[in-house]
Amino acid sequence: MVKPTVTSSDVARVANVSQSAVSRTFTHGASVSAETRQRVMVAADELGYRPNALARSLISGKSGIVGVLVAYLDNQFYPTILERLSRSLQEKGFRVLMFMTDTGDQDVVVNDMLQYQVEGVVMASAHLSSQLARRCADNGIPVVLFNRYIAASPASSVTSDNLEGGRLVGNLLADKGYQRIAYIAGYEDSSTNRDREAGFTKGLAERGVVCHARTVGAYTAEGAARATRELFALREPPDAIFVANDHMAFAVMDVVRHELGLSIPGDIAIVGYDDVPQASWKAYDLTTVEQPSVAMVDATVEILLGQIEEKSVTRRAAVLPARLVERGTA
Amino acid sequence: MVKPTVTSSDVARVANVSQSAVSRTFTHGASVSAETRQRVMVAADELGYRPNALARSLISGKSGIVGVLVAYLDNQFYPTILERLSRSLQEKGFRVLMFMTDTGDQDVVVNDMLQYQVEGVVMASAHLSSQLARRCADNGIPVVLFNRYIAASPASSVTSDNLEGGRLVGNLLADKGYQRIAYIAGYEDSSTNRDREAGFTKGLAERGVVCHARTVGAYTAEGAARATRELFALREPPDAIFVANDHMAFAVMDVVRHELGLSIPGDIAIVGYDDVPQASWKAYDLTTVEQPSVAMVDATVEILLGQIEEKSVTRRAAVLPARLVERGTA
DNA sequence: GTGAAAGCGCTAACAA
DNA sequence: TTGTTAGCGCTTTCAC
Repeated sequence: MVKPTVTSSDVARVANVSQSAVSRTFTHGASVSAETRQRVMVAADELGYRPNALARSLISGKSGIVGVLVAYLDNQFYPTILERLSRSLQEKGFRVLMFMTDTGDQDVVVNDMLQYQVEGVVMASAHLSSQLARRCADNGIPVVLFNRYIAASPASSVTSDNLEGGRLVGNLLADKGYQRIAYIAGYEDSSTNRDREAGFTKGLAERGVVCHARTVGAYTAEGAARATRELFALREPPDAIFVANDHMAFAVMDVVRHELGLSIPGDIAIVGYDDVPQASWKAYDLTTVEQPSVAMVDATVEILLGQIEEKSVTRRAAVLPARLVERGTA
Repeated sequence: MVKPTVTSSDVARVANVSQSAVSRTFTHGASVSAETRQRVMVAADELGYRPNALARSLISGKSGIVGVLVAYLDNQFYPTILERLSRSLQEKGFRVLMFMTDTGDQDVVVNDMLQYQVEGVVMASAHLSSQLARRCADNGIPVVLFNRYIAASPASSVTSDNLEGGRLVGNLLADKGYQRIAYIAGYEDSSTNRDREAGFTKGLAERGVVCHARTVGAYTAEGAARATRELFALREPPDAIFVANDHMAFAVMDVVRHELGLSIPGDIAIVGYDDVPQASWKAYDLTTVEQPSVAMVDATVEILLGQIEEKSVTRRAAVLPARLVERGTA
């Protein structure tokens, strides 16, 4: 039993009012008398009327849609963010058009978002060509890069203070007296990796220590496992490792414990970054740096909706404080 | 530098063709001469033209949007699914309008989806009033319930064979000779919980065993921790626990090991359900039942797009095979 | 193959 | 407050 589409004109006919009266009844902040509204609502209920948001968007020029671009969800940091972001945007009256993206199809995806008239875009994709954001900005659509930034870009960004977070880890490991402190890098081209590493190096330097060794995990579990094995194949293996994010740190810990048979933190200290939910699970109990996900999402939404409202696409960069969370792995 | 919106008429003017010619050029499978197409494309490129998908949807009656409803993303099963589902739908030319939902606002959310003219809906929300699916079906919009079903509903469903999966676990634990086998339930009202438990009970019964004890974790980590403590407060604590999903099983294992100081599987066996990525992480190495997420997503997409295409909303139920994955916790 | 014209369902002036 | 009117940007007959 499929009802034929019922339009505002149908409702108008039944309610014995003009079509615009129906429109007004369903438009927030329009002036309708109580009586008209009443009649319209009755008719609408009877017919099962539901305004067509697409038609509305077409004429109002506001789609009420925000595009969200994500690269992968296996790193638990992103589902957490996606959930919060989604809820927040919904509360504010926006819908989320979500896209998963690989390196290859970003152009297609951004094009799609623009065709659907998104009013704003959040990009939480690791690999991200800098022109994409520009394409959006050129169309007057504000973009917020989440957990990453691109220097020469009109896109706003929200990050935590990765430089400071890295520094805190550098200080911590040096202060604890570790002798051979290593770093497992994330994806080399990412701003998070650059900043965390730079901060880390600085934090060590402040204590007169230099990084003992460095391998690359590229933000994947498999990469991290490989990077760990490389470190332990060295003549002088590390006694502490700073891993560029928690997602990799778990893989590192698994290799260290179950493949190399070492104990944490007895034989080797591990520190991660992000403070994803699993970091506090007792099986890992990972010392890490918290990214303030709630504050980061709040900032994202604030910047985005602010720019949507005032129709200005200016670059804003929010950098939120990072906090060391000391648990049992260092 | 915000470009004013450029429409097909603008392109037509520059290309010296009619507006319909422009439309045809951008409509798949319309007839345009090579020359016209060429001229249109040049003009479109020059102006930075991009068809307005909303206007297109309005007239064609096809939005190309699928609504996806999710309850929470902290159970890693769902991010995994969401990612696959999203990618698959994108490949097939659909966009995903994603909604997070709590128990309270489902009506609002479904209403919103319908207003945005979604062509189909996937619901992966645990708590789900049965009338929601009906509302969609009444509007001729196919609905697929993912990982759950509602008997008296026009909505299709895709699940794994939870009954069989539970049975396998019952058999396994009985065969391994455990004496006091307990069950930690998920959310009582969910079809997954009902089926897994029923299968489990049957699997035990086949070996002449009855379930020793039962508590409820309600599919949350905290609930599972509580449920575990309850079990171990019994005069006769269990020597094996079947936990209704992996997400809870991790919490159970953490309590068992780090709070109760017991070893797994030495002192107690644990079996989960889902086979989420973390189940294979060495820190847990969880024996569990695999839900074939790829096949489940494929079935979901197939059912949904099938019904969208043939405009028929008939109930289909796909039940995919579950498989026992034996690891180190039993 | 092409252009003219109609209209998808709605909002937003404008007059009344 | 209300109805009338004019589109939003597009697809799709329909003649040519």
